[in-house]
Amino acid sequence: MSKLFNKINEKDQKKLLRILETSILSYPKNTAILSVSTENIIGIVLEGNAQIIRTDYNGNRTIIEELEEEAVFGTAISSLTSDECEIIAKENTKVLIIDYDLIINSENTNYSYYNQFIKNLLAITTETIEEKNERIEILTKKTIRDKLLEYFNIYSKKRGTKIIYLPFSFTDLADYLAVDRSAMSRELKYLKEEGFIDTKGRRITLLYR
Amino acid sequence: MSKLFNKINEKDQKKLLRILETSILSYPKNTAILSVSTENIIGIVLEGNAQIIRTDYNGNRTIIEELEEEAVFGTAISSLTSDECEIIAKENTKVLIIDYDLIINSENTNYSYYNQFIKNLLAITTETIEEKNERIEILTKKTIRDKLLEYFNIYSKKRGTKIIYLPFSFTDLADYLAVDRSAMSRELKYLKEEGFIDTKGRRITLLYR
DNA sequence: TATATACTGTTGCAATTGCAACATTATCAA
DNA sequence: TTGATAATGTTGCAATTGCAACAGTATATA
Repeated sequence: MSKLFNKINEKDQKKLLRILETSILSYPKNTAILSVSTENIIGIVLEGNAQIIRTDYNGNRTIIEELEEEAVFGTAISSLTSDECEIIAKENTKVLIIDYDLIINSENTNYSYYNQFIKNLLAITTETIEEKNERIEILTKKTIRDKLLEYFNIYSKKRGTKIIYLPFSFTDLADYLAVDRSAMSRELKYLKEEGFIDTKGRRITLLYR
Repeated sequence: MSKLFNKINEKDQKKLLRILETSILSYPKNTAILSVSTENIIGIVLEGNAQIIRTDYNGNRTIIEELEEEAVFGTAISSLTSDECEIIAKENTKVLIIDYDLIINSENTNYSYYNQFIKNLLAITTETIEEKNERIEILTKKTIRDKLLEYFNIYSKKRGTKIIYLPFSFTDLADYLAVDRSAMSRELKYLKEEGFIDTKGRRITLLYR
């Protein structure tokens, strides 16, 4: 199942789910998952996928995070405290919900599977920080071109390939990079004209180095 | 001491430090702390303070993080994997170093203080994510003005005051916001002229709302 | 299949920004 | 104290970007 239950056998997983009073909830496509801001929870995407989206007073939309299957999110992990944030299911999505306070304040410290669970959670938060840092690395670039190239490089380095399949639309990519979509589109055109990249639909091929 | 040792008594702290093979290192002002990129460690600032700084191939400098006293940093927490990163002591700084792999792979799961330690680490990473999200919230604003105002608002909300004492220089603030220093300076001037803020040295007073 | 809706590509133009260069002030270290 | 170094403030100008508006294409849904 999820990384969250790494090194915990099925029996213990079930005990854990009981101790932590978990629940499984389903959401149809394009609906909001939870009124998250009010509750202090951790969620795991069991099926489907979702996006954490922030819309500020100017109407600027930003994708905070992509939640694929097995992704872990939550008030504690994803900073959903601001009421401008919502999680939208992009497909029919099934989610496992755990009360965060119960996790932290639990006195079950003598169960080894409970301690393993906390360790797993730590591994996930550590990874999340890594991702946030990547995002920051991209956002601190000053030009659209540099942001795009940084995005490409990170993707390419991670998967060891020069062919990038965008996990979302170009519209979403612009939101992720926090730039104007049409300006980004223009920059992609220049990159193509100058022979740095090649695109077909959402597949981008890096032609440099 | 640090949050890292929350709810762990002194005796157990000492045991923990022994188990984790910690060491305490001192660094003079303006020197680099560790060749961090190679080692997988967690560090705690015991005295002094430092900055995590990234300089990319363009020579653009970015402050990744401010490390005040008690701050926790590390390859796992701060994404110091990239070799463009360095930690610079801004004063004479004393640092406690722990081997991260020892923390994670330790089999001391039956010591309650060890489990508490992991929980504390989890609390810290969770907080770090919160901070990263704030930074991202700022960086996704499109104009320098909006970035400044977002920075002010977050600071102001956190401390419940309309008077901001910059924790670093304006030069550093520009790096933090990932904008040109002189352009930021110009924008601050406009904000003053329009009566939104007042500044004296590194003290900024918010005059709106 | 038809039709609405979302996504993509393009471009002119105005606004914002980065860059460079310089003067001034503050801070640090010998 | 003094000289060096870093931080700050200012401005013109060119480059980059956001915005708006529109057309064409793809995708979803009744």
